[in-house]
Amino acid sequence: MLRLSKLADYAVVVLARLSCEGSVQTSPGIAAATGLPEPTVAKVLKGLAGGGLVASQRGARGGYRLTRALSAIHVADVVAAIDGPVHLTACVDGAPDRCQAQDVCSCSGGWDRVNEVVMQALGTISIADIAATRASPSANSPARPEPLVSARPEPAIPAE
Amino acid sequence: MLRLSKLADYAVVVLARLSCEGSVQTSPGIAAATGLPEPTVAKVLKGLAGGGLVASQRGARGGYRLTRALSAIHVADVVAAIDGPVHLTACVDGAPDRCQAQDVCSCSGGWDRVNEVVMQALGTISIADIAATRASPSANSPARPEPLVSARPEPAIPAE
DNA sequence: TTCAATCCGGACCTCATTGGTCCGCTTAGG
DNA sequence: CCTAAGCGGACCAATGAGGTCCGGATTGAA
Repeated sequence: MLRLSKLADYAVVVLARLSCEGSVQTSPGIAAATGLPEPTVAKVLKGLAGGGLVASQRGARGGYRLTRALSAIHVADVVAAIDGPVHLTACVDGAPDRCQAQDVCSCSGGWDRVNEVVMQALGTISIADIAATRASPSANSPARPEPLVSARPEPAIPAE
Repeated sequence: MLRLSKLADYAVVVLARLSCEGSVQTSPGIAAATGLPEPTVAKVLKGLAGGGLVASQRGARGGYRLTRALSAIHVADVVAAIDGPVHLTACVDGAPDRCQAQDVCSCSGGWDRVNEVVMQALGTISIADIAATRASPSANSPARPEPLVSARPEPAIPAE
């Protein structure tokens, strides 16, 4: 149905909360602040740490910390960190399961471009853009109903 | 994992086959030509007909026929016809299940823009573009690696 | 008129993927 | 030395998609 996972959704919430304080925050603390269950928050944080979007501090007084400003983190980064590389269909190059009708299927290779375009679209929007729509304790852009895809010089798409 | 359904994938194959002959073709005939199981092809065709992308002819000697050239059908149209309206997350306006942490969630409304950008990206690529990558019996657009979001002639998206 | 081919609209079942939870281990600070 | 916190994995459950089948309606041909 062309939906991305809830974990990615939660990741944005966690990221936004992480940017509120600015200091190191623990999983239980973020869970309490966001209302999400702690194990889920921990899983999200783990994925985010694996993607390099947050840094972890082990041991007592440990926690997580943003490695980058929200405006420097794009949706594509979060999706790649949480859900892994994006493959819209099985026909995309690199997908584990190739479509079995590949010989009679005229779509081989064609979905790659679709995949790439979607990834690019996801790379044009930062987490700050999403979070700024409602509450922005640090940022102060109330709500920018931009037409779409403004000038966005960054290429993004770390391509896993 | 940000994937669209296999049915949408099959739909492109069916559409491509439908454009080969140009005349009315039956579900079993398309199934035989594409190698896909007949019931699945029938389901895809039904969805496509519901979206207005193909016209159905009932009764004996009936079948399906393209209502438009492949170059005039975009990926967004197929996805909308097969999978219904696109909701990347539960936070998107119009999604049946609202995120329960909406009050503490700072993403409300923010995903709408992401959703729209992805839909636009899907609207920039036609089925002819996908099918042209390998075989293009009627269409002849080789491959346009457009940057992103070109002019959008049709609104499409019949909303379920 | 009758028959057969074909689409139509469901219901139904099965299975993969995701969401969510828990456990023990390791690390680091008091 | 003990506690707080992250780490890594396994584990279970439920939602949804994929796929199949049925009876009914419609239309062209015999």
